[in-house]
Amino acid sequence: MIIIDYRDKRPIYEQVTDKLAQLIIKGVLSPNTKMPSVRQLAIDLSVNANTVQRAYSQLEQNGYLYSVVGKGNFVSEVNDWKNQATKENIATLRQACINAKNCGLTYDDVKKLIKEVYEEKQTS
Amino acid sequence: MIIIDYRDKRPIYEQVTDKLAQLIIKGVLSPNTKMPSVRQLAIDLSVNANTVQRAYSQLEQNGYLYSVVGKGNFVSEVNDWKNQATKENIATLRQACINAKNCGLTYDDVKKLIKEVYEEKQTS
DNA sequence: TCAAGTGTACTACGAAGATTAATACACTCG
DNA sequence: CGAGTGTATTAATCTTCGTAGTACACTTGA
Repeated sequence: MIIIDYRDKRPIYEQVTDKLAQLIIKGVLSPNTKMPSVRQLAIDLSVNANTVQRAYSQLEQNGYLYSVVGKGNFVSEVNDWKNQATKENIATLRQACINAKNCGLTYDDVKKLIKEVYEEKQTS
Repeated sequence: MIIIDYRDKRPIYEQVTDKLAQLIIKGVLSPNTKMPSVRQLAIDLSVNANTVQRAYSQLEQNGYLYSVVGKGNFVSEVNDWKNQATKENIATLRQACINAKNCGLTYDDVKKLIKEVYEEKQTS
């Protein structure tokens, strides 16, 4: 299910984190599903248990998982991670806006910018 | 004029870069002023010449300085660095806006956010 | 109760990157 | 030409980061 790409320069825990997050976002792993244990997944991927632990820990911080000591890790409700992601995006957007204001951009400048973005069809 | 703080965890070249940038932004160093030579400033600060060179190099990249081989480094015109800083702010603002759009924020949500920012008195 | 399975905390090692230093080169100008 | 300037290259040192090893704490079922 998960394949580690050793040509990828990013650390393993980050690759695992991203791929699991994708599976959750796409709904392949539905809420309250029990994740494989850190040790089991570590064996499957041939990595250290702490590496998986770190990935799980990140996913928990981002609201994708919740963990119960002695029982395991489970997929969170959709709203949990959706709200989390939205909050962070709002925070960074606000900061970017403040910076723009401080460097002299006017209210109209910024309004024009966001209008452009929202009129584009494709975004990435 | 410049004091290096060794309790500061940031690298020396970054401290020097920031403090010189502040002096330029505040107008203490006006356009076309000749900066101290890399070797001279290195002696004054008791650091290696390359460290100063790196700071100058960064300042040049950000449009604060221009250098002439064999002659020295000089403070740029105000518009040079102002435009540069503005460009970067616009780029990050646009990206933040795209992310917000992708995570489901509506056009009105974003408009409301920037309105708030521009109605605030103090910003940092 | 205990043993197996679970998450977690702590420490340490190794590699990779960042920072600084040493040195040599190229240019300007008197 | 020589002193002063910026710049390129290389090397040494330092710091950070990713990963691994190990021990601890909890849950559950036999």
